[in-house]
Amino acid sequence: MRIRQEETDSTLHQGSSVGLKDSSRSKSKSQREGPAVGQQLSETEDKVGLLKPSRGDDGVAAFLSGEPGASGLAVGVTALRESVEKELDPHVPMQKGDARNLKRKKETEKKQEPKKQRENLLRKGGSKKDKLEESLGNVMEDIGEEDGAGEDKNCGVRQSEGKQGSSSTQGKADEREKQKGRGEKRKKVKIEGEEKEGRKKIKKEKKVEEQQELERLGEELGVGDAGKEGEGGKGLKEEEVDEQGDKGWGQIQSMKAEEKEVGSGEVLGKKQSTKDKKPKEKKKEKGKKDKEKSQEEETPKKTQKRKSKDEGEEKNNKKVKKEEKGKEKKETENKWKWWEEEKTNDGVKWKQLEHKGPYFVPLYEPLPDDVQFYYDGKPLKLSLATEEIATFYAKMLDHEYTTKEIFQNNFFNDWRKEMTPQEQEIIKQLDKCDFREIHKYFVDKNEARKALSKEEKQKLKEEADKIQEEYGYCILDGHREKIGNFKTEPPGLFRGRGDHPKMGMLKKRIMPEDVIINCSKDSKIPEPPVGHKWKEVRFDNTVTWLASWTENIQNSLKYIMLNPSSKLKGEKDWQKFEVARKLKDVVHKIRAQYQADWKSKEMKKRQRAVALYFIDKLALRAGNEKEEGETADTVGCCSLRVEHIKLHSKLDGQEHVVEFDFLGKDSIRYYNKVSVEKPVFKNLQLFMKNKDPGDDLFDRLSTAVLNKHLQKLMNGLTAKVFRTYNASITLQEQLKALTNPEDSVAGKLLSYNRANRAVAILCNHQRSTPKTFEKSMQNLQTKIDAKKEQLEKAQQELEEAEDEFKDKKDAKAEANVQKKKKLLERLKEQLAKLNVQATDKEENKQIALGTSKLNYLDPRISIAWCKKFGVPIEKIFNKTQREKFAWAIDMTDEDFEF
DNA sequence: TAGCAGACTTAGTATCGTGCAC
DNA sequence: GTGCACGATACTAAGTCTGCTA
Repeated sequence: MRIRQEETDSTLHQGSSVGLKDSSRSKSKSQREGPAVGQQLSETEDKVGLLKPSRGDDGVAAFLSGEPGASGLAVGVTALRESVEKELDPHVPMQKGDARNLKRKKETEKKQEPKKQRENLLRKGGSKKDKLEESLGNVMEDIGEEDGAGEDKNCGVRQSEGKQGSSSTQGKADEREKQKGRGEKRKKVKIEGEEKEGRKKIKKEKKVEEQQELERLGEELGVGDAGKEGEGGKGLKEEEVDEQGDKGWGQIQSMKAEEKEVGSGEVLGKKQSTKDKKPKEKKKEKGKKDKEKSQEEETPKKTQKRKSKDEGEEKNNKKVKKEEKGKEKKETENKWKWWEEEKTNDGVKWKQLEHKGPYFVPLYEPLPDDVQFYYDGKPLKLSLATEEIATFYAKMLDHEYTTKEIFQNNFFNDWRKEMTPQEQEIIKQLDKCDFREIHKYFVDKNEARKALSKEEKQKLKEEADKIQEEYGYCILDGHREKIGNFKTEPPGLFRGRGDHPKMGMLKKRIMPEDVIINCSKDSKIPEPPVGHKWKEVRFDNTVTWLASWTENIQNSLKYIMLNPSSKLKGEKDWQKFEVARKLKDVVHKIRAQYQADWKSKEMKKRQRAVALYFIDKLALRAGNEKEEGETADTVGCCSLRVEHIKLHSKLDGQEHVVEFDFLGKDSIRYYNKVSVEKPVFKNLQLFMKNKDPGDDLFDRLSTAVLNKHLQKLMNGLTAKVFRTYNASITLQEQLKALTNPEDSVAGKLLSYNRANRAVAILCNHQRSTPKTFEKSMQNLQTKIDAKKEQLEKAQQELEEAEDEFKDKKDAKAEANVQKKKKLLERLKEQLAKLNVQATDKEENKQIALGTSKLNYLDPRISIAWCKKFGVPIEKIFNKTQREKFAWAIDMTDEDFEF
């Protein structure tokens, strides 16, 4: 099942038909294809009995009930409430909103009309017109009602609408009429200089007004700041005051408990860990012996025959493996232990950097003469450049991308730009183009490559290795370091994810003239390919990249950088986890503060506090602003819109439930229903008041504002750190809760994977179910059934042997009983292993564990766990991961605590 | 101070390579 | 020997965050 929301609304004209899923920003989520993934994940979570991260969802009463007399405030506070509400009115001018909405308007104006029309069709039904009118009415009402300076009190779109004055407002209303159904707020109004001026004025007036309002409120409330307000709870709205006792938070308490636990130094299975520590080779050999033995017992003759036949081969394999192991060991020994060196903090990343520059992908090879392109049924010989681009499309013919209208249009537009005038004259419609023969040519070529002999394949591999050897390494401060991506990206068609407006556009070939080289002055400067020159050669040791170029789709920079196993990457990684560990010490204070800010008199603070709560509790991404129309419509926390959440006072037996449904990074759907604290719920109601579905939920917040605030709370703290912190702490907690020291290694690995999975669920790391999943599950089940049969048979044989021993009472019969017993035990173990495998597979089908393992989980937690419970590190980190985490493997002992 | 470019991390998918069953 | 399954690796898109500039 595909989780990503990626189909377009396009009309299909080629290839297989696909289910149409709505992509428009406003269309109801229920109309989209695909089940509620979040729900599925939750189900999985429940099924596997995962312990949910205990970051204290309960016990807020302790925090909130510390507000003396709060409940008494329910009576006679109406007037005060109104004034507070007024201050908190979402229509008060905002910081982010001013700029963002202005920008949006500009972008809206820039948008092409056809696109708008297409979008119109996708927006939520015809009632939009009424809604717009109603909304306009409300705005005008608000302006009139609030005060005479209502125009200044309105923000974002409304603000600009309001300040046009009556005649202008009429004009805007007319225009709205024309644009009815176009949807949401990103529309109409001029936004030139006068708006900027207006904005400045608004801000100034807002400041004065806010100050006056705060002063007035301060007098009425008898408080001076939000903190005090939080303590006393006076002056709050009834609904905000009566929350105590309703539901708990208790994070502070739970954190304290956590710390206590950590401090107590409880070590699970310590005995086991030292006892079980065996070299990998020994274990492996033992496993092999067991296997051989087991086979021997099952079918002795057959196995022995095969054994003798395979002996030579096995010896060879062993030799190769031994050699490889030796090589790896040697490499590990030679590994630069940069983590043992003294660190500098002067921004200088290297002193020496020498490399060969990027490896350029081979130039285009023309198609053979007998492979034709057809236009309108007739063969047409294309110019070289046109032909090359045609092959990009032809290669993708069986890919879903080519069924999408946006992809087709973008491709065709870009393709036509590269055509000769004569070709342009002929090729005018994509649906008259026939790429099938070209497609077949590449399919056959691919097949032929696969069918190459072993020797030929080996030859190709050697050539690739040679390139890797030449271009894949650099010298950094006297050490040979592996480069991550040493090849330039080949030309092709852009494959944006989700509903990317630029998918299908032509990604141009990177030439040496596009490339900037970065190296040290005194190094051997890489030679550009013959007949070419570099765009620039730079000697900047404050950055880590070796080469860069600007790609033509997004006009952004691409870099050649080092491999994750390198010093530069490893050091950064280590630092990242250290910052996250530092957060552990202050997180309870931060939580206490944002809880207090839920009741702040400043809208901005409330929004910041609620957003931070989401980032902390749900591990949401920060959610930077994005340029509309340039990328797929995805959001993070700060960029959530009203349409992305639904509020339920009660749902499925829970109170104050927020239902999230939005597309996050890579257009992966985030769907979750979360019961939140009452103040959060009330705040969300407030933030959503009088807003359209397309309006920003946190209209006075941006990632910059949030991160600036976080920076003040802890040096180096940004929104992203919460994800790292919560992922790592969750892993540590889950490992503690799930690991049974008495379990076999397989059992412990299942626990590890479950802990890892809890993190992946928290971070919403999804994958599409592997195509072969059902089949491989069936195969596994067949194996399990067969093993069960064997087990039954062995049980029977054991009983027979025991009977025989009872009769004969001789040594031979006794030995036979022992043999049968051992066999039975082994089969039981094998069956258990298969069952574990099946459970793991099922639980993992939609969840990607790799991303969290690689990026969010402090490797030291895993390594300490391995050491403590006698699990070989190779079982949880493969070779690449071990290289990446070499620093952690070297420095961690079993007592490490995150 | 907003806006932007640059630098870097995080992310899912495509492809490759290896081991295993038949 | 062949084909399949699956883990490893390659690839590159899409995020976050910082620091400079007007």
